[in-house]
Amino acid sequence: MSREWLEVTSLKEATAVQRLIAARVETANRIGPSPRVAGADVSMKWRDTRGPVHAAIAPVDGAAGTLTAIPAFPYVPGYLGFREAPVLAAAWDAMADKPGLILVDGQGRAHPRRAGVACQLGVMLDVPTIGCAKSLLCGVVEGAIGPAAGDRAPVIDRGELVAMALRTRPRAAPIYVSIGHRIALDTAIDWVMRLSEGRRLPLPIRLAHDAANATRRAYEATATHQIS
DNA sequence: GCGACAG
DNA sequence: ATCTTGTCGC
Repeated sequence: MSREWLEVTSLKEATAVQRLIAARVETANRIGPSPRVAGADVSMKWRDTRGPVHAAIAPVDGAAGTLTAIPAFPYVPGYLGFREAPVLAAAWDAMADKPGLILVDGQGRAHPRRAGVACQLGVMLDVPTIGCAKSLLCGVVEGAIGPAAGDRAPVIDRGELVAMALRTRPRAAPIYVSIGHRIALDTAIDWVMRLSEGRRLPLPIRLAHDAANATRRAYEATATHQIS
């Protein structure tokens, strides 16, 4: 896998890498029979765009892989993957039983260059991924979404279907599901609905969020890092 | 040029 | 991206 992306530090390089990623994303199903499903998310200090990132990959059926690191990249809209994906990949490396499908907190193809963090992590790890975002980075929702769980509306960016706005919980705000890697959009939506269980966010995302937060709290409880 | 901008 | 109590609506 191409992990020389860990070295990327300039926006110009990052943009070029995103074009490579977009070209390598597979939009057809290539998932195992009964994949172990996991969520991926990170936690960090409020409004800290350059500090430590606490990453977690949390399987539904086992212990989460977690890791803390200070990425070379700050948070820049459109380049989230260069801050989060390297740390998530390191957490992945530490896991014994690798998941076969990852729901990522962020966009997949619903990205200006079709290379959101879910695409980047999926291509980097060579694993099927789904992008699950709570708000849009680009594109517009085409039409209205019904109030019931499962109701949806396409998200169009520059004439292209890049995501589905999906009502996972009745009357709650929709989430935006997009292809990460090696999965079709309709299949991704099926997985997200099945894993949401009447909540707004699918279970694996919630588990990863909790695990990442726990990792950050353990890190901050150590007085050695309280400088600045 | 201006505004918008996942986490 | 975080933190917190109560409060409101299904």
